[in-house]
Amino acid sequence: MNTTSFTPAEIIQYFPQFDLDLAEFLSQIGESRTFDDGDIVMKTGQFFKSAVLIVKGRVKLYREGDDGEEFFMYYLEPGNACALSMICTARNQSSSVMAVAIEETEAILIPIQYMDRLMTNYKSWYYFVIETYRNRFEELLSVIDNIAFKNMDERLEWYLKRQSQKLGTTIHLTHQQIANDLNSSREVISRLLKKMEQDGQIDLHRNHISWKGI
Amino acid sequence: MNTTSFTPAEIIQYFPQFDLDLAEFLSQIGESRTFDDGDIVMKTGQFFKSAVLIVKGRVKLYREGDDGEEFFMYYLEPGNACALSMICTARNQSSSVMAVAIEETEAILIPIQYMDRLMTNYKSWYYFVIETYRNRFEELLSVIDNIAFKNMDERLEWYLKRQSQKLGTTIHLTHQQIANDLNSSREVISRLLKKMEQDGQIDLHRNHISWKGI
DNA sequence: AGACAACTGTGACTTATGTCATAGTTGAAC
DNA sequence: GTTCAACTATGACATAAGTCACAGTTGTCT
Repeated sequence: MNTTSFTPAEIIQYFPQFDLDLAEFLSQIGESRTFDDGDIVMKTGQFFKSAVLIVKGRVKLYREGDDGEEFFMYYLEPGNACALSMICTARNQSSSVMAVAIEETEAILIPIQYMDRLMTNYKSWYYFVIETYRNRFEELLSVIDNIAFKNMDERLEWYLKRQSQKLGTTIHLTHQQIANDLNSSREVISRLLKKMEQDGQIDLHRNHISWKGI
Repeated sequence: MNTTSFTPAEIIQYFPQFDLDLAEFLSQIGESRTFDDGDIVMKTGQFFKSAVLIVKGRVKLYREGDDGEEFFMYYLEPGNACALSMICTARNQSSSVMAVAIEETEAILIPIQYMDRLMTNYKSWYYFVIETYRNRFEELLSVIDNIAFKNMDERLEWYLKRQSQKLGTTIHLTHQQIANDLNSSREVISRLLKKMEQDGQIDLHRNHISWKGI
């Protein structure tokens, strides 16, 4: 973990929709931070003191069940911000969303006390926040769609499709990891994957899956 | 549908967190609108031209599946605003959330072109919007928890608990309506309800259920 | 009172998913 | 190249939930 900061030019490179004066202000108040693969970026229920903007790497967000089950929601990528970190300022909720870096990740931390000022003084920040909320809201609605209306075979297909869109057509996940993300069991996933392979949608290998884009 | 408007005093009565100058501005630009029981208040995928603030009554929000299945998300009550109506300005998405009045409902419509001005000029509006997003976000997370991690018996219990909190301990719903809201089938719900009655959690009657608060 | 539609109850069966047991496969480390 | 842990495959069975069939109940209308 280091505590350098970003230049306005770097900030605009990652967040091209920001105005220059916003980038300059963020450069002054933002703090750079690095997370290693596996580091916990955030966890609701804890007190937030900063909004998190992702500059490099990738962060996985998942919901935790009462018995430690996990359920994958979405990834945060460079150019994204964590909507939850913007929301969960004060309220000390026990709802638990975990955010874990799955690569080496760099982020800009914006201390929470600047939020009001950013919001009222910088229109491009305001648009960014609204856009962030909107995207995450819609992402959550898609997640609900899938678990509410779809069977596991369709959910698995949707999951792999999303993974390949984000991480490329070679999906480096074991059946067990996929089962965890979908809150299912390894055997079920193995069987459904085998069926997808027979249908020509994927190729199965040890430790990875090739999505054939059907 | 009428098109009168609200006085600042009325607005503050329903939204006590608003500053007086905000209430005055909303009084000028807001339009009052009434929905009857069963009227569609909104539906994403359509173009929004107003944010919706609920003043009286109750609006049910549910997600629609591809084959017309429905899935209950939450209710909007007086003092609430529809987060989606604030989000879905431009983008013409096919994601479909339906909002239907389940009682006679009154709302203030705020034309979308005032959003920026409200956001930057009225701090109490900005807080209200953030709070609205936050609440809905957390509500959606709870919904995900339940369908991702829980079996139908627990989901039904959670559902009835929420209903009784919002609508009182006498829940005026048929088994079929509950099954629709949970995207299940009537027989399954009937059986689980019977079991809950045997466990002393509820009393079953024709067309309604008494929640005994356990 | 009689009739009817809507609601509720329940057994029998099917399907999707989860669990258990066990065996085969593969890549990495030594 | 041997060994071992992790990964994958698969049959057998268990459980949750959905479906079908049909019967019983209740409120409402006339």
